[in-house]
Amino acid sequence: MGRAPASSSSGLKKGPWTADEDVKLREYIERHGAGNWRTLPQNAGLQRCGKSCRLRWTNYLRPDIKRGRFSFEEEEAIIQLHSLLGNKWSAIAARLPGRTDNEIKNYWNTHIRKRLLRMGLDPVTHAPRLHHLPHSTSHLNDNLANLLFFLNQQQQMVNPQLLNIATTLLALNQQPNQTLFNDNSTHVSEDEKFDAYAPQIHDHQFQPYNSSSFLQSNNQHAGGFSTSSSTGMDDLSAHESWYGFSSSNVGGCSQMLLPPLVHDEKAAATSSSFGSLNNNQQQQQLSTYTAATPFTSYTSSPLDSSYTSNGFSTEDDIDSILNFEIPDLTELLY
DNA sequence: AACCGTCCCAACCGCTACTTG
DNA sequence: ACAAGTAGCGGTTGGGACGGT
Repeated sequence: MGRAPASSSSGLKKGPWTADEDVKLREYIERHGAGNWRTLPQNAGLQRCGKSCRLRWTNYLRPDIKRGRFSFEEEEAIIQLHSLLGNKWSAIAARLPGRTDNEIKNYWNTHIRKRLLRMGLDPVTHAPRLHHLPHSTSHLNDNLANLLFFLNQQQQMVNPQLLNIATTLLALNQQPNQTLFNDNSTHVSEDEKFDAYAPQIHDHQFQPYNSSSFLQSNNQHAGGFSTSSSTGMDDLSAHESWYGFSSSNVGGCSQMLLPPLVHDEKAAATSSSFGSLNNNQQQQQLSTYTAATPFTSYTSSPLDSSYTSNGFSTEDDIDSILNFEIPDLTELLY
């Protein structure tokens, strides 16, 4: 694993770190503290550049790093945070004690991204990937696909949750040997737990479309969303019906936010170019892009008083909406 | 046993943001 | 205000591990 031993033209070593190098770096930092990475390698007797030392320390040697598999709760948190922050791996890592941005980024790319794709969700937008769903062969899938097509055409008029549920059902139904309620629980992988968990949450969360309750609650807490023409609010106004559903708790799982559909190119472009925006722009985008995956849940609504007409005012606002609890999976899986 | 393809992740690269003078 | 140095971040790479044939 890792890279082949190499050395740069400046004589500095590159590639995987040896145990001896780790000891030198760790002992030096324990004695003198981290920082001044430019001079650290020379002082510590390492033939490495400061950048390499910093990365080794922050990604591997730091004593507070939690190693090992990501728990279900951690994965859930990562998906939630990614839906809010995009590929802001350092920001996500800051909210997951013991995990590094590099670790989370790798885990996202190798595990979670694939899982979302399997579920028929776009890993960038967290939206249903209607264009990418495979053609079905069963009558059930045909019917679901037809329903999806119809709902998609009428999405301004129908409950977006229904559209999301249908999409996920179709995606799950496309998977061979997909068992939603697996009796043979002896060897359930984390991936399988996720796949099994998704439809359960959908069942809990499905509820009649009620845009008025949404608007009322937000008017109470944050004065509601304005209809000003400021950047970002046009998107929100356009999606007013899209966001408008009840925020009441159902079965211990509170409301979910549904992302824009992939074929909404404006929204898709918005999310894909998220990283190129400045902080203010990003915070404005967050107000129109609070998309969680369908199987996530909050105990505090992301649309509560933390939200203003201009989106998040501070990172604390993001923290406040991330104070969610994860239902006990054992009741669902065992 | 040998080969091949895929997965995984540590480490690197290049860019941007921040700090300092 | 500006330039140079430094730190941090996100995307990408590459090679060992592993499973299938």
